[in-house]
Amino acid sequence: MIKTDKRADIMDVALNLIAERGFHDSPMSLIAREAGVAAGTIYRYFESKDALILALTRNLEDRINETVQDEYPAGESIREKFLYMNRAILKYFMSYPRHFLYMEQFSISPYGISNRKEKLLGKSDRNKIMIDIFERGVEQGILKALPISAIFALAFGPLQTLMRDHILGFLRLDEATIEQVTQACWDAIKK
Amino acid sequence: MIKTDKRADIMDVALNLIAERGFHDSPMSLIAREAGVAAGTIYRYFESKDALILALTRNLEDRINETVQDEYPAGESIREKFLYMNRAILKYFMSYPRHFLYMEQFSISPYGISNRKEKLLGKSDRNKIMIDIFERGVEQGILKALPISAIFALAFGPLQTLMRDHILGFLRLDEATIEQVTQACWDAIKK
Amino acid sequence: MIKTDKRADIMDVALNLIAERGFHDSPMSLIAREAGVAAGTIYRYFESKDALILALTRNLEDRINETVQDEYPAGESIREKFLYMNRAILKYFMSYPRHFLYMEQFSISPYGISNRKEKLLGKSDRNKIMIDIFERGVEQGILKALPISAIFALAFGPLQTLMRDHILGFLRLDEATIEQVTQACWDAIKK
Amino acid sequence: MIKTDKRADIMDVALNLIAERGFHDSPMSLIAREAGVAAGTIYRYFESKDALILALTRNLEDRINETVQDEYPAGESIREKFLYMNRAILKYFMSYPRHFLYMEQFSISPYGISNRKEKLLGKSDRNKIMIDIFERGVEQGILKALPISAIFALAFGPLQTLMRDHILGFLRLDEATIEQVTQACWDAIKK
DNA sequence: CATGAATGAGCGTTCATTCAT
DNA sequence: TATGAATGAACGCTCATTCAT
Repeated sequence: MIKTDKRADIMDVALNLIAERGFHDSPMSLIAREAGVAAGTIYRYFESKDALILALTRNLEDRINETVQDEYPAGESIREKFLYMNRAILKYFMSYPRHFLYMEQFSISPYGISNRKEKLLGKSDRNKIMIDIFERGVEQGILKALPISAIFALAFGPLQTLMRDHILGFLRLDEATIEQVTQACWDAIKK
Repeated sequence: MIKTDKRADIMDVALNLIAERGFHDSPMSLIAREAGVAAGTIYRYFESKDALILALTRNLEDRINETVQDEYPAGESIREKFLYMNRAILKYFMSYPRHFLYMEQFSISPYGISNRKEKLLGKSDRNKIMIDIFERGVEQGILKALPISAIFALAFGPLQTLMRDHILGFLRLDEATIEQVTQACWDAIKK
Repeated sequence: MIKTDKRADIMDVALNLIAERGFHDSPMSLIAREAGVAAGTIYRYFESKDALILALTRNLEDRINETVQDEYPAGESIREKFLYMNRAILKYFMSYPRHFLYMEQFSISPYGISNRKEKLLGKSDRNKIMIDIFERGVEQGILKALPISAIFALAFGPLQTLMRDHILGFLRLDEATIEQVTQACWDAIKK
Repeated sequence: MIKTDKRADIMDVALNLIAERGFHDSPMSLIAREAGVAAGTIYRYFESKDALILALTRNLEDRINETVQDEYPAGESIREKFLYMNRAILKYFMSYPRHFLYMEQFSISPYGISNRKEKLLGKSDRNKIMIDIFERGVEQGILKALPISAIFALAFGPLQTLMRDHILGFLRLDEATIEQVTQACWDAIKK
């Protein structure tokens, strides 16, 4: 695989454009112009627009996973682990709102669907951790006796709505609110 | 006189196509073909693609509102009202999964953003009810002391993830699970 | 040929629309709507849009010819005849500016070209008179020894520019100015 | 780098097509085909059809102005200046009959109207010269005491009719006729 | 005779992708 | 490697015309 600065530039520009304008209003020619390369150059690094999007998404997922895994309180209680993760995700997206907007665009696209399929079949690292927490929590009777994907929905579903409102300016997510909301998510899943 | 069933056919086809492929991968020519009419015919019923989408969305929102308002337990406690509404939304979308997928496409589109703004400013009927429940609940100390939009996120955010998983076949939403999940959402918002 | 009020209504509406918006911005559907008939109805009276335009033009030419022939000073000098005709044309178009605008649209269209060809081959009444005046004038040595079509251009060419400026509001054509301009046209062609 | 000759090819083809068929019967696809390029290629050189038309018109006006200004007899009498200009315009269009037909199409289009407004407000170079001759002529009592736009109509109105007849083959504009006609235009405006 | 819903070719324009340089 | 001019299929939309009622 080719690796240069240009590749990173292209991905960065594409991420920002897609986050703000969506996939279909982010033509390759615009991505190229903003990245300071010729249109044809993108095709040296990515086979197609689809391939660029896929690479972008994988990249983003990796970054988010890294953030979450960093300082992960391995030795703490399930509750602590959950609160940490929930907070970490929220704060990550507050730091990188474009990443959130991008992932939202992605999640409902055809790519997003098949991506999600893979996820729930339990391949990626992030999911390993989550399933681990949630499965363990259910087993130990700490969490409600629900399918993992339902627990997942209760735990992280609200974050998506919250982030959207925050980014659109409908809601101010300060430290206190984050704490309350995170705790509320815990209330939803704990037995 | 305009025959309403051709108009309905077009809307129905458009809804299904957009739900499955998104706005940009549902060209007017395809909608026309699937609806069994010529491309130009759509424009007798809808001024533009935007107008079609708007009509479609309004229509769907009305149907969902009707469903929710139907048998609404006006005299019951806030908890009962909430559980009823949560269940009603879930069941509606389980009956009409395409409507869910459509609304998801819509929610992140530019139309969806401004629509959401209106919602939070409290114009539509459905929202009046919701804000009414939530505001009252917070005032009475039954719900957590959080901004309405945060309560909203905790209450309905999980449904979106749940529905997606259900539709994709990752999760079977039977009566018992619905009940548990709905209760869990209540746990998230109740004081 | 079918003859009713509707036919006249359609022609009237078409004339006004075309004068103001041009041929291509005057769709049959609009003509129909403004004339208070259904789109298909126009085709009872005119085989096609082209046929409508042709009929409209012939009709207009007839009206102009009638106006000019009316009160034509048959017994007067060539100069008087010419001044009369020049004034009559100018005044007709000042009364019916839409007719002028229509004819201008028409004159440069493909229809207009072939129409003009017929004209100069000397079939229509108006032309008979004009050619008569001009040919006689040249023969008698009253007018310059130029080809008839050149005399024609000198005599009536200015009127077109004048009318355009008048209608667009660039020039006020009052009685005195009309008199001066008409006289100037005579200066151009007289020996 | 943009190759100027493709741009020139497109303009040339567009000019010829529009001159012969009018704006609305000269689709971009046809212009492209005749210019030997793909439809999309035109849009590398012109932002839109309107932009192409604008460029074409400006280009033509510049060429005509250059022709007229070239060898302009600055030191001569008003009469000489006028005769020179009149002849120059006539000869230019005889050399480039398509340019005449194009300008005629243009003059009655919406673009043409606003263009004419600008002209009469005296912005363009050509008009500066003309207004200069005509205003000076009227002031000095050499020309008839008429509004400038009326003088303009008398001076150049005949040329339009003349050119049309010449191009359509109804009139042979040889040197002698040009001289006579030009002199006749002077007779129309001189006191 | 009149209607107006329906047609579908054609319009101006966009954009992912290719390829000669 | 990098370029960017060129491509052409596809898009949203218009409108002259037809035809079942």
